[in-house]
Amino acid sequence: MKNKLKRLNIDFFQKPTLKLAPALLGKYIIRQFKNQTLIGKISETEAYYGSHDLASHASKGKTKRTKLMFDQPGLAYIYLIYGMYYCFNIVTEKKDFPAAVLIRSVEPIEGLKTIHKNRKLPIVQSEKFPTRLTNGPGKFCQAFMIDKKLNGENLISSQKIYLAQNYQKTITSSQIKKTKRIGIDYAGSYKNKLWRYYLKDNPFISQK
DNA sequence: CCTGGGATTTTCT
DNA sequence: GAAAATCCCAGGA
Repeated sequence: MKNKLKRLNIDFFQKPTLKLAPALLGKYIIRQFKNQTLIGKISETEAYYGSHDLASHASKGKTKRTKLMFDQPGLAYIYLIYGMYYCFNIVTEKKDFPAAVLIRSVEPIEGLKTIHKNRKLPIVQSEKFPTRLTNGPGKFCQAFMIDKKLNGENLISSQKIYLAQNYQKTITSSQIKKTKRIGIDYAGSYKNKLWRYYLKDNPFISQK
């Protein structure tokens, strides 16, 4: 698997956020941890775009937490949510324009055993509902050992976490569904933006 | 099938 | 002090 994958470079991440979020679908996230390699295929993303986007952390301005959203494209922005889970984002747009893409779900491709172990689900559950392993932003981070320590990591040069693609498997726009974002009811008119994208034929989705 | 509540801690008001 | 880009489980229909 891994030898068919080619690492994504800065050119890929410099796309406009609303183009990059769907373009990330079908791409691979590779997590290197000691001698272990975990690979996931991205199946669901959400865009957070600009200071005016009331769903975005950046709508509150530049703070200690959100300053990475104002940084250069291709960095990892990771934060703790509800005191318990992490969310992994890819910073987009040029410096000083706050935007990012949240990775909401992946399909596990390699390292299944470790992914199972990290998620700590009862065996009955993971056998009956295998998609529950990685079908949500918090679940994905738990499964792939992503936490605050990787905040600010440069995905273009990092050895710990990076993105790649398989040129033999491309995604067309007909395979992508656009919907409203999840969990942002407070965002006024921005809650209706169709800035969530997922692969129609992929079962690893947080919800339809 | 669906609904509601609890867990837990950082961040910003 | 309240809210949060979530997840899991229990309970009822």
